[in-house]
This record gives sequence, C-alpha cells and structure tokens, in this order.
Amino acid sequence: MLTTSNHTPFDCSICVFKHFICQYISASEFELLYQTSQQLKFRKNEYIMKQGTKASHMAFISKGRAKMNYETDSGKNIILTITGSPNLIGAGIILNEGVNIFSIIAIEDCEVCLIDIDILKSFIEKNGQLSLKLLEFLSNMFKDSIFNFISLAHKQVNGRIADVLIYLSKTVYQSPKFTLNLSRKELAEFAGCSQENVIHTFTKFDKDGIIRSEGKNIEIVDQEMLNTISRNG
Amino acid sequence: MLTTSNHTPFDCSICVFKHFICQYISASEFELLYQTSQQLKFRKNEYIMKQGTKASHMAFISKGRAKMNYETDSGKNIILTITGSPNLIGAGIILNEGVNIFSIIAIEDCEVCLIDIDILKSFIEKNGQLSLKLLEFLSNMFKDSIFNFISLAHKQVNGRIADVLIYLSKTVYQSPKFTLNLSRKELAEFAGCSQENVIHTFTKFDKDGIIRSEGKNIEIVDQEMLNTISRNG
DNA sequence: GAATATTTATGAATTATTTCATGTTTTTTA
DNA sequence: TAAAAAACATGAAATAATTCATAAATATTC
Repeated sequence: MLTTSNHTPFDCSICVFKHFICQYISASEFELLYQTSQQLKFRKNEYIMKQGTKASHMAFISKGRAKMNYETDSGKNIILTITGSPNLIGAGIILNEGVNIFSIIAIEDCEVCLIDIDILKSFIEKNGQLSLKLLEFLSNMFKDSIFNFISLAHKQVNGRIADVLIYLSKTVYQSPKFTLNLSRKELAEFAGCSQENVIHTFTKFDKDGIIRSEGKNIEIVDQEMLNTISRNG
Repeated sequence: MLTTSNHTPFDCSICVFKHFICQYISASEFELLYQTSQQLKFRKNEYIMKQGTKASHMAFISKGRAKMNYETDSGKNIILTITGSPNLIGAGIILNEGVNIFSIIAIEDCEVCLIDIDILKSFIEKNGQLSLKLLEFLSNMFKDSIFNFISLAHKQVNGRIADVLIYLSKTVYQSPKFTLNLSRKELAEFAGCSQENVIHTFTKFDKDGIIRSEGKNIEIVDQEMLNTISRNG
C-alpha cells in the first residue's frame, strides 16, 4: 500500500491537525500520537488507502489532492469526492466494521500523515471535548455528503456538471481558474455520467461563454450562469 | 410543529433506546433525560421535525415509519431516506450549525420521543464510551448514505427502482410482501426519477414476474432477478 | 524522435427518460 | 353517498443521455 514512498520527517510545528488536536490532548499524548503515526509522501496515482483493507489509520492530508474512489463488483469506478488539503479523511468509515469502504488515491503528489485509529479512539474515550469535536466534524462530512447526493441523484447532467465545476473551483482548487488533475473519464466517474457527456457539456458551456475549456485548463467565466444551471438542475 | 398530537406516557421500561443509553449513563442521568424529553404521537403526514427550524432535539421513533424529506428552493421534494422503527434520527445533523437540514415526516402513525440535544451533549462530553458509540452510530448512517448515493447517482432507473424495492422490503417493511405507505409520486422522489417512470417500471417488473404490484400492495416474487438488476445498474 | 498508447473531441445512431395527453381507479371531502 | 380531488395507469411524442464510429491531439515508451 505504501509502495515506493520515501519517509521524510514533516514539520509538525506548522501542522494544522497538531494545532487542532493539541487543544484537547496533552503534550505527552500528542507525543504518543506522533510516535505511532507515519509521515509519507505519495506520488500521483498511488493508493493512500485501499478499499477492502483493514481500516487501521486515519489520513491527514497536509499537501496535495486526492480522490475517494469506490470500485464496484463489476469493476466500475465511482468517485465519491475529491479532497484538497489540509483535510482529515477516514473519520466517517473508520469506526465501522474496521474495513475501508473506499480507496483514497492521490491525484497529484501528496504529503500524508497516517494516524493510528486505536490510539485516537483511546483519546476519544477519555476526552469528551475531543469526541464532541469529532462528532461535529463527522456531522459536517455527513451533511456535505447529503448535498452531494442531492446534486447527483436529483439533477440531470447539465446541473450535475455545473455542480462538479463549482465544487472543484470553490473547494478543491479555490480559484475560478485551475488546471485539472483529473481526466474527462474521471470527471464522468464523479458526475455520474458518460465520458462523452462531460466532453459534450464542456463544449456547450464553452460555446455559451460559461466556462473556458482547453484540455486540462478550465476557467469559470460566468459564475452566475453556472449557479443558475445548478439551481435549475 | 407538534400540531394536534396528544401527549401520552409511553412505557419506557420496554424502550430499546433507554436500554441502549442506560449502558452508558446512570439512573439519575436517565431521569434527567426522561424529564426533559417529550413523548408524542404523530399522525400520518404530520411533521416530526421541519427543515430550517432550530435543531433542538433528536427523534427516537419507537413505532411507525417516517420519511426524511428535503425541499429545494424551487419547491421540489427529495426523499433522502425512509426509516422504520425503532430508530434514532437527527444525530447526523444536530451537531452542525444547529439547523435541521431536512424534514422528518410521518408516513404512518408514529410514536416518537424527542430528546433534548443539549442534555445529550453534556452526557457525551463527560462520557467517552457513549460518544464512541454515537460516533459509531453516525459512521454507520454515513456509510448507508454513501451506498444510497452510489445507487442513485450511478445507476439508471431500473437499477435504482430495484434498489428502492430491496431497501423497502429488507429495511423498512422487513418482509417480501408489504403495503406501501408511499404514493408513486413519493417513490419517484425517493428514486430520483419521474412518477411515470416508477409506474412504467413497476408494470414491466410485474409483467416479467419479478414483483407483484397491485396499487399499494407490493410483493417481491423473484428476489434473485431484482438483485441482478440492482447489480447491473 | 518515431512509434504506440491514451486522452480529447465530434457527430450520428440507438436507447433511456421525461413530458404530455388522456382515461380509469381510488381516496377524500362535503 | 355523491361529488371532487388525488392517485394510478397507459401510450405516444419530445427530449436527454449513452453508445458507437472515427479522428485529432496529447502523452508515453522504446
């Protein structure tokens, strides 16, 4: 799972996860967490976690972007979400039957800290403030997932692709202009439509002056129009 | 919100929620929870919680079935899920910005216990075991939501309706033969398609001997075939 | 740097889905 | 119980989406 990634000590003093968790746990507790976690670099296309394996760690992505990928029995890929950094992943699935229900795959070079679940659990058990915060965090993931669901399950392709573009721009790349780390095929796996439909729609949006689409380079030109398309489904 | 429902004391001694939570809290703590919670009956179509209102309570449904309904800006209804009983609802949204992001509406007469969130939060804060359990519970809701999402966003109508039928049979009615509390229109709001598409598909499934569909009475005849349709999307 | 593979793109044919028009049945209301 | 409303059902027309065929552009490999 860790393939060729090389171990390099990261600078924890600037880590936002450390900053967050140290509000709730002591220095010696953090030291334990630090000693038991793995700091790793992943190259593009490497698996950070693999669907079906034992969920022994949470992943804190400090740098880079990744996709959450679910592979069906028939081998079809479904992208559940794309995440930027920094972000904590795994909270939602980890306390289940202990198996990762999807894969996390780097879509560009990433720096990741794998945090031992059992250690974290032992802190949660002792620390009400921390567990409330994690419940809050998980609630928010859940809420995002519901809105993602509403977008994909109850809109048609124009609206879904508008939503994907808005999401990428606002959340993943945080700019109206970005260079995609995803192929058209992957965008289709995210938007829940065919590859050609993504291409057709991009071409149409481009012609209508809503976006500028040149290969991997995307720019959102008419944000208002995109919002309208999203709203109308 | 509580409309005409009349207050009737339920028999807490047989309540599974009491049984669950008393593993983690003391008798006097339960007494506080009991004193601050409201025991209510809701008739079919009554709102148990309303989207947009302050999320002050969790709902424990001890009897009856309900739908989680999201209403869009344009007035379109989307059914996020249907729940049977007993079931605890609200955990996923409650710790957010304190607003219910969807409505809970009774689809048949229900008995519901509304549990004060702030009291429960104070228990979570003090009680690691309880918060771990709630995290686990929320994780499971999250996982279910992901699979629901996969079904609806990445399958076509045949597969989606097969999934809805399987879900209703297995989880909501717990029998291959059941009498629907939902109209065709509501089924469409759940499956993410048009009302006519539900009717057409039911007719087709009936002709193919997969289900028996007579108005509100549904029977799953060929479970294997339904699974296959679900799998192939 | 040429050859090969992959990705992107386009348009047409096929299939899926929605919408519309209409009628029947069931449920609700007075 | 009759009248009105809502739900269910059917088929046809219109629209949306997928699949297929083909080609150009871009990346990758040797």
